[in-house]
Amino acid sequence: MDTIKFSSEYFNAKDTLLCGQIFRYLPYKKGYLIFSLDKCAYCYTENDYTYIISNDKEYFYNYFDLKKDYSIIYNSIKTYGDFITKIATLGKGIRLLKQDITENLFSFIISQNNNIPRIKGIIERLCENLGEKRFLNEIEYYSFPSVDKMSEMDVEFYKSIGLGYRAPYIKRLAEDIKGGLDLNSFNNLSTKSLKIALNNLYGVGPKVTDCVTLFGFNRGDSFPVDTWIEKVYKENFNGTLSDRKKISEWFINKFGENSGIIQQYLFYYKRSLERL
DNA sequence: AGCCAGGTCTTCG
DNA sequence: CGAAGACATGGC
Repeated sequence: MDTIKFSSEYFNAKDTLLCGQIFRYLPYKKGYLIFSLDKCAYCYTENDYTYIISNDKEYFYNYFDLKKDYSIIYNSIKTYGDFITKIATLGKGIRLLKQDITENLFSFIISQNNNIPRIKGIIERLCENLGEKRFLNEIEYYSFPSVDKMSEMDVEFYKSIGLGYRAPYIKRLAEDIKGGLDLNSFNNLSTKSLKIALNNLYGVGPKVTDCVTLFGFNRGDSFPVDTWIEKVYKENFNGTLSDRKKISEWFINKFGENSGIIQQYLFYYKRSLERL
C-alpha cells in the first residue's frame, strides 16, 4: 500500500471526478475510490492535505498529473475575463487526468447519447463481467477488461449489459485492436492528424474524438462539445453557431492550448454548479 | 409520461 | 457537402 501526501489548493477529488472526464469512481468514507485499468486509489482531503492511498503510487502520481503546477494555468486563464475567472475559481480543484488511452476510448464510445449515471452502470457491468477481481486492502473491485477478453465476447453480450445500439461499436473496436490497431502509436501524431485517425474509427465521431484527444492523449487543444457545452455556449457566450464541430473550433481558436481545461471548468459549471 | 442524455451512422437531396 | 431520421436504454 502506497500513500501520496501533498498540500495543494489546485486539487480537489470532487471537482476532478464530477467534471465528466471519468466514470469509474465511488464516494467512499472521507473521499472517493478511483479505478483505472487494474488499479485503485482512495483519495481524501484532511486538514488541507490530500492523501492518495493506492496499490500503485507511481501510476497514480502520473495519473493525477501531480508534477504539473496548475497555478500557472490558473493564473494565465484569468486574462480571459470575468466569466472564465469565475468558473475557473469554482472548478479550481479540477485536474485533467492522464488516462489510459484504450480504457478512455472504450468508455467514451459508451458515453455517446447517454447519461452519466447509466454510463457508470454499463462500465461497471463491463468490468464485473469481464475484468479480474482485485483488492486495495479489504476493498474488492474489478479491473477494466483486457482487449483480448472483450474481443471474445459477442454483440449479444454487450447488449445484455445495456449498451444498446453501441454494442457493435465496442465489439468492433476490440476486434480491431486485437487485429493490430495500435492506439499508442497515435501518440506520435499531431493533434490534427490524431483527430482524423480517431474519427475514422467505427462508432467514434467528433465529440468522442475530442474527449479522447483530451483525456487519453492529453492534448490541450481539444474542446469536446456535447449538449451541456452547447448550452453554455448559447447562454453564456451568446453563441449563434449550431454545428458542434464549428463550436469546438470557435473555442479552440479562442483558448488555444488552454481549451481543454477551460472546457472542463465550463462543463462542471453548467452541469453541476450553476443551479447552486 | 415523455423528454433527454458527454452522438454517430446511414440515407437522401 | 449538409440535413434528417434511426438508433437502445433508462434516468429523472
